[in-house]
Amino acid sequence: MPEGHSVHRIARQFARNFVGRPVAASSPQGRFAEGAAVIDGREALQAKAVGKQMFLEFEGDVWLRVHLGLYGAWDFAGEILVDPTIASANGRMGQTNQRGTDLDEPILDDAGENSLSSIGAPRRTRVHVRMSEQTSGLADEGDEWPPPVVGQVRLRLLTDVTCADLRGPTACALQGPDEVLATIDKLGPDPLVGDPAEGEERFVRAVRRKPTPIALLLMDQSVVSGIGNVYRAEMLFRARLNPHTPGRDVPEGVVRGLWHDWVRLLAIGVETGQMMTMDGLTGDAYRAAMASRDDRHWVYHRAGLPCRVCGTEIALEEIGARKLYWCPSCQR
DNA sequence: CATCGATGTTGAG
DNA sequence: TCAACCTCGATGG
Repeated sequence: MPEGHSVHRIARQFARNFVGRPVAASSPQGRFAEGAAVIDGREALQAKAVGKQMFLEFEGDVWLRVHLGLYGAWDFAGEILVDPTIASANGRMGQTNQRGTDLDEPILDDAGENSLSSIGAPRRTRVHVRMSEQTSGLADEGDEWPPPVVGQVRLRLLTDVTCADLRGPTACALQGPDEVLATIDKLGPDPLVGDPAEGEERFVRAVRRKPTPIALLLMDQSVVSGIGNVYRAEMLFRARLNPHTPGRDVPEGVVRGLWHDWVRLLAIGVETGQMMTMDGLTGDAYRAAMASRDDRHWVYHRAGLPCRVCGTEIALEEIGARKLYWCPSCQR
């Protein structure tokens, strides 16, 4: 499942391409037929992300709440207006599926238009989903409209020109405004929602109150929103913090440091579509690490490999039914 | 081609 | 604490 950064990116896609337009909704798979019927024909008013949840508001106080869970995804197709704050979508969309599950979206080269600084006015781009091997040599199915349904699609949202297919979500439900507020109320602070300074105070209070290991607190969506297993491991390493340290024993300055690191990592993730956690590396070492999708992190998914800093074997353990990667030497 | 594991959460027991 | 959810890329034979 995408961590918080991806959900914000998806929300921006909806804001850019669906908000302000009437939306046709259906449930090709059938499991959300009732909800789709309610949405069908209403204008989308607003899209917002809070942590890993996305909320899409329609006319008449109808809200769609979606949580992608472990393997849910949104597939966008058709004509897509790229949100100017979403860098890696720029100029590359015709070559890639826009999928909500991607660990990382394609890395941009440094040439001209694709660079971060060149992002300006939104541009129109043609996007075809699933344009890889399957369609080559056959009639060009990519131009069909609406696109043929592939596999299990829980919910399809259509404007005149844009299609979004939802598959495999953990949660897909309609809510009233009060329920939306209640849902958001239960979530810990998201640096991109509300006042970050207030979020910091809420985070510090929640962490310093508890005897729970900090590794569990960072993944607790009621403590802080949007952090998943990758960012968790990377943030703990970046702070050189022992994952087992009880929250109440983490020095206040270190807790504040974790919050500020999340603010920074989330901003970078939303801008680039990648979980960039090794911004401390430079030059060849950085390029080498980025070259491999599987080895882009300080500790995540590096069990048994030498720590990039001290050479100690990266440890792997299960905590809260998730895998935790860390350096027993750097993170005392 | 079959099996496994994954960026996650929920609810049963 | 663990299975279920229900998708798909990676891995193994």
